[in-house]
Amino acid sequence: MPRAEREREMLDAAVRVIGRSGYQAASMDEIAEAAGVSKPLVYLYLNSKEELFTACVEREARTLVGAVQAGVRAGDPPDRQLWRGLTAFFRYAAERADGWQVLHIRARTHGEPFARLADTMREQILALVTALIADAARSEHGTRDLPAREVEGLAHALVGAAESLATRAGSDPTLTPAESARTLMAFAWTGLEGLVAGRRWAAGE
Amino acid sequence: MPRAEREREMLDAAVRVIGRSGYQAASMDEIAEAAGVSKPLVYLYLNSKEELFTACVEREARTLVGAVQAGVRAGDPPDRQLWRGLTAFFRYAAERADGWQVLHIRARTHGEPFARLADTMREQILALVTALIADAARSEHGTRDLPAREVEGLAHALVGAAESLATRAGSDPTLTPAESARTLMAFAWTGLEGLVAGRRWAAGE
Amino acid sequence: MPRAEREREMLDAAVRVIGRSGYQAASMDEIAEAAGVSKPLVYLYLNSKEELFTACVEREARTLVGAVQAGVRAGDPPDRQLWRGLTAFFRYAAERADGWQVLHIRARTHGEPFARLADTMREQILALVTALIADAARSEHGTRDLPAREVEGLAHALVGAAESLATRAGSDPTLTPAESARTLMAFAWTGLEGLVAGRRWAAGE
Amino acid sequence: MPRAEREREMLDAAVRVIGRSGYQAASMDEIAEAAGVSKPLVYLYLNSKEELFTACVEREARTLVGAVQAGVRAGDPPDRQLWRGLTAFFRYAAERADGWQVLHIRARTHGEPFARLADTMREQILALVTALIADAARSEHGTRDLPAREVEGLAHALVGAAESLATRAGSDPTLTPAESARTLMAFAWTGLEGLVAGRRWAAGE
DNA sequence: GATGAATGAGCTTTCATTCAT
DNA sequence: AATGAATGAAAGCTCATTCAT
Repeated sequence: MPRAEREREMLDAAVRVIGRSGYQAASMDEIAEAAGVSKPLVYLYLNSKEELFTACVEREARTLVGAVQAGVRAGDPPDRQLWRGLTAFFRYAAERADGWQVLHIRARTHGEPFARLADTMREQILALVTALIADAARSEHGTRDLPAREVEGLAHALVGAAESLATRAGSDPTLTPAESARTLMAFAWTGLEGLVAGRRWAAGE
Repeated sequence: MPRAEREREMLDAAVRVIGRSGYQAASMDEIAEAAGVSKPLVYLYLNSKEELFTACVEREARTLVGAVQAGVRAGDPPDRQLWRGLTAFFRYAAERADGWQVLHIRARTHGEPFARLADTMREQILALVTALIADAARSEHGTRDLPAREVEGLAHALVGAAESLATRAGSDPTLTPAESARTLMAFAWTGLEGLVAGRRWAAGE
Repeated sequence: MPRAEREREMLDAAVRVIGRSGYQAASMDEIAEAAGVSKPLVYLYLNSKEELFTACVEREARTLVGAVQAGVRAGDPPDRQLWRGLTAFFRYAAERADGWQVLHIRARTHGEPFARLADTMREQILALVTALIADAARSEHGTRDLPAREVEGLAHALVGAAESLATRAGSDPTLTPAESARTLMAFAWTGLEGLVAGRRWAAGE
Repeated sequence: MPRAEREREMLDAAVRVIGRSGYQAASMDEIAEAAGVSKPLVYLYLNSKEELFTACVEREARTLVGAVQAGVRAGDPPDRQLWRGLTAFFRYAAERADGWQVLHIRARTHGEPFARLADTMREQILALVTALIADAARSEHGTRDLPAREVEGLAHALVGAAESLATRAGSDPTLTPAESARTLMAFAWTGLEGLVAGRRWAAGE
């Protein structure tokens, strides 16, 4: 079997095993066995456990960001962009459940080399969402009355909500990507429209 | 030093160490040293690494749920309940950063015994929020036009948004609990009010 | 068993095993078994294979240099100093055959950390011998007609000869330290006296 | 490229690599790469790491012994024979530094198969030197008053001295083979002449 | 109540060696 | 004649856990 293909299978196996048991708990023995090869071969191709994991995270991050960016089409109206981005995201999380685990749970759990990678990916998504919200505010309003700091907060909230719904969908197979996206659009877009339109909850404290 | 107090100090140390380095990376040696006692004493009191971690998770979960429940006062109007619950939550995450790490990151990263505990805690919070949203819909509307499944989805979204904002606050010390709560209320409550009032985003797909 | 004693026994075992099979060939398992303890204990006390070996080399070097220095008494006439130094050296090599192997063969065979240590030891011995020869030349002659570079060469030759005779004695148990010392004195001192007295072989090339 | 030549290049590479890093530290990968061929080819020609090393040691031993024997011309007077033998030896050690390392350090460091080979070579040299010394004694004296055992000891001393000076020359490039040979002749021949002439150091102990 | 001393089990990594082509 | 692909075996090291005191 040619090297490139074997390597891909190893990454598949690693994502599967690490996604399920975590980085530390996954032993190289286990990963090699899941890939159907011997351990030395894994080392020959991927060099070390750390590099192997890095390669997994990078590949999954590229896949996810790519899918979301492909969904968000610059010309569309903001709500449609968001809707399609979310759908792409939930679809990724459903179809590559182990990959999503690797990105969302496993990578963020381990010091420097991995957490930074996962953060970079998350920040790319956050930037997308931030731009979207700012855009919506501007297009609705003529001028943006939402300060950057607040927009960023909203983006964080939105991304966190999406992550949470993806996790929920992971444990309830009847929840389709479309339904999760609909739920989140209902929650988020209605609120954002309101905000943009000047409706705002006033603290009673 | 009386046993109860020593035990508390051990848990403090364990939460600190595990919160920072993770369950697997934290060695019993390290924890014992951080607690200022010898390793056998840790075993005498807490029996095993697993039980020690379980005790940490349980204590932190009790603390967090307690704080949130104390905030949510049954008689208050729904928005005020939510506001106070969120404030309590962000305050906990800020004041006991290591504890929050243990609950949010560390516990969910390790098989069965711990993930289940963390889930239980999360579900208590979710139940609280779900009830709150249903309540708001009912009080505003007379009848709830929001089906249970959707309310649950909204609750998940809200909780995920809160978690994300807590993480954000963790890496930007200028973000106070109140500001995080305000951001989330702006995001969530405006939308919820809209939903309840029948405003709803219509999918274009 | 108290730590200090155990540690000494570990070093004994390590010197024995490494002296016989060499640094690389000696496994930590083997050394631990020879010391009658478990491998983790060896690591607990000596930290790593490298540090363990370093400790061996240092201890043996100290022992050997100490023995030789104790033999060479500053007040004695040079030939007597040399004779006693050599006797002490051959006695060490005979009594601690494994230690001698460690210093002479094993340590010089491995990069930087160890070779340097062994070299340092050898240089201490060389310095001693160099001083002795220079001294002999001076005392015999009033003035030294032997240039430093040549004296150094002679010292190297003498030390090499001693090492070679020690190795020979190692494989022929009937050779006592005294006999080796006598052989070398016969070889070296007669020549040195001759050199000092101006007798010198003239190259025919 | 014809097999014989390829094989020679492999041995060259092996001597180079093993001479510098040692037998164990040198990996077959490294040697194959240094030889500019693939690993299986090394196995095809040399069968195993052990046989490869054996071939190296044998070749270098043959080269060294051959060079020394070519120097020692049977008809010459003993001192001239020794002088030329030493010069040949130091020249070999300087010109084939890696080969000398292999013989002197690497081969003697590893069990049975190699140490024996190196010993055989050393014994050939020792026999040469022993014969030379006995010869000198006889020719000077009519009858040899030096017992065989002592002559052997002197030969060991002389060879050890030569080895030590070769090592010294290895770390100081200004030392030419001729100078090393001169130093050793000064040291050894003056003494041997004295011995033969009946001058002898009398132990004071 | 508290600890110094000790270990079984397991993990990552490396390397000599061999097929199939 | 030559190699890319693959592996069995073993080594260094760590850690949760337990006695004996």
